[in-house]
Amino acid sequence: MASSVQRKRIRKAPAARRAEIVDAAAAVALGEGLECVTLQRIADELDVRPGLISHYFGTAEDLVAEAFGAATGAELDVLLPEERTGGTCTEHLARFFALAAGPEFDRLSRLWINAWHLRGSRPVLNERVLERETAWRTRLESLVREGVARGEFRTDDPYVTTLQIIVVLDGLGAHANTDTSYRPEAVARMAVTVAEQGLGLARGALGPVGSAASE
Amino acid sequence: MASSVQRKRIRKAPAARRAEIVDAAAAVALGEGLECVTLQRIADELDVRPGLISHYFGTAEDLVAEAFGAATGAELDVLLPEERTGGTCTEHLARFFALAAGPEFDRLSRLWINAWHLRGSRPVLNERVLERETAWRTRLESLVREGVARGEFRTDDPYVTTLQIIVVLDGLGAHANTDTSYRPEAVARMAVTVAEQGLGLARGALGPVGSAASE
DNA sequence: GATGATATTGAGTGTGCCACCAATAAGCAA
DNA sequence: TTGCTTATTGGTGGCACACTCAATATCATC
Repeated sequence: MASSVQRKRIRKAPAARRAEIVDAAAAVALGEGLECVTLQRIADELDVRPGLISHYFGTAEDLVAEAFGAATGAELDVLLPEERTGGTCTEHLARFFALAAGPEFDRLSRLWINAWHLRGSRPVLNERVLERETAWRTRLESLVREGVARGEFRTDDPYVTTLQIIVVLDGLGAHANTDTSYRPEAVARMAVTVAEQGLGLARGALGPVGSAASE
Repeated sequence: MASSVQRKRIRKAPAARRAEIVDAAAAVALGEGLECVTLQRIADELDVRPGLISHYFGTAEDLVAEAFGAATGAELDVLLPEERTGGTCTEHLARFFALAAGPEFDRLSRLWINAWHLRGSRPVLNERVLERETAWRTRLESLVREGVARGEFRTDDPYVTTLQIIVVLDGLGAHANTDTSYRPEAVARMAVTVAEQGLGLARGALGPVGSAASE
């Protein structure tokens, strides 16, 4: 005789409710994967009925795409802020790599892997993935370009260098789960190394170099 | 009144039937993803009843893991044969990179992405993934080591160099789907470049260098 | 305090999947 | 041919999910 007592309804402004749903969905996506972003799951999370989620998102896939977009968008602003107030480009880039080595970034990597796979079967999500890919790339590329303009960096092709950094980051992220295996510094530092070489920086300019070094 | 006429039964030797099932599952996994490897789907593929698949694989997850293992194992033998009869290590490695640039490798990359993601929720699959990861790594590493022994390659740490190559391959593979975007040669050739640099080889030793080059 | 717009519920439909089990027939061996 | 092993079937139950829709309660507005 638990709950047939007619639920208490809490009515919220559409915009607020929608934001609430998206936030919950993004958290679930980041923590448990995009396939756990179901009407039922998110409804439970917010203690409402599944029908309510349907009311805001015509299709479950829309919600999934929105969850992915929200999660990756928020992380992007943390890692590569649009407005760079103080500090040199080198410092900003170094900060980026420092954060990219942290555990929070691993969760993000997992989400990307998740989305890359699901993209094949979900057109709406796929569009969101493509959008976010260019967002991340352009954000990083603009940092590189500004560094070049300021004379901090030196590269033949900022676009190519940006892509090279991203490829390495993705490659490292792919194994984010396999943290049981020992990862040598020369591997863990690959992204930094590629950046330093590609941007004409001194070794160690973008991140600390440990004792035993490669090459 | 189509098919209530009692199906014709075709009885096969257990080993043969099992192999048939695994092959079909591997094909589906490679072509449509591991989540399409269901009892029903594979049964349809072979024109048998789902119960039969259950008879050979106690759990659906076992079948999925087996499908992944079969697919990646077969590809490994094609790309990096255990027995290297003729040719130098350099030639074998160059051949590997040539194949790794082909469309067939993209399908394999997708499968890996797929498995990386699913590993979290499927212990049996996870075990298979770990096993295959070391299989690929050791196979590549042994090629590197033999090259070093023969004096073809030169590296401080074969293990590290191997990992670096794999990281780049994974990074490139992550974007295997996004073939709409233009990929500059300096990016497409990254794996080869990392290998050439890490193994002390001349530029172009492991793959053709196009007209416009980077750095 | 009454009223109307609508956010929210509850209930129901349909699908796809895994897992279990008893009955059946295919093919090998005696 | 006969008998036996077992590969294969058919059917059942249960779970989780997406989607629909009429009914209802809530809040803002007057």
